[in-house]
Amino acid sequence: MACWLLKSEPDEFSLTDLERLGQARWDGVRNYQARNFLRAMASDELFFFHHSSCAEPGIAGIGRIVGAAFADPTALDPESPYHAPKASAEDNPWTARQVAFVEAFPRVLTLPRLRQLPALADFALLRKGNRLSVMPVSPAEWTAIVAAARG
DNA sequence: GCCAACGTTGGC
DNA sequence: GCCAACGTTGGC
Repeated sequence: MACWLLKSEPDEFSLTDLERLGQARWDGVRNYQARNFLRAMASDELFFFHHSSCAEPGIAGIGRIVGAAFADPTALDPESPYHAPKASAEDNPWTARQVAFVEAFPRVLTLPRLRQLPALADFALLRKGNRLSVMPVSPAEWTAIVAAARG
């Protein structure tokens, strides 16, 4: 099983929102590398839910991928902030996933705390200038983060 | 195909 | 609000 990290601005959609809903559609990804990672996910794989562009950026908890990848309907919706004018029903390059709530950490694992973990020396999230909103997490990174979150 | 301009992301 | 990083766009 691969594991992942997905970023969201909590003002838009937070882990608390996902917990309340139980499941939600993860959509609006408009970067090809991030989209390719979305497509590479298998059903039931787990991901870290990362809060970005907020007062306390960091990993808030864990979610799970539900079912298969599908075309992102927000790309076709002129009313959506994620509307992609070049996309059509016949040719929609953008991908969405259904996701489920799994776990909220007792407190957000902030970027400064993540930087303290030796296992995360090469973690993509912590690299300067990183803007990718969907990225893979290695098993060693996953284990270290979960241990820090619960410890 | 190059590359400057521009827009977006996201931490601080 | 600032600014570094980086993806995208569009002229040539």
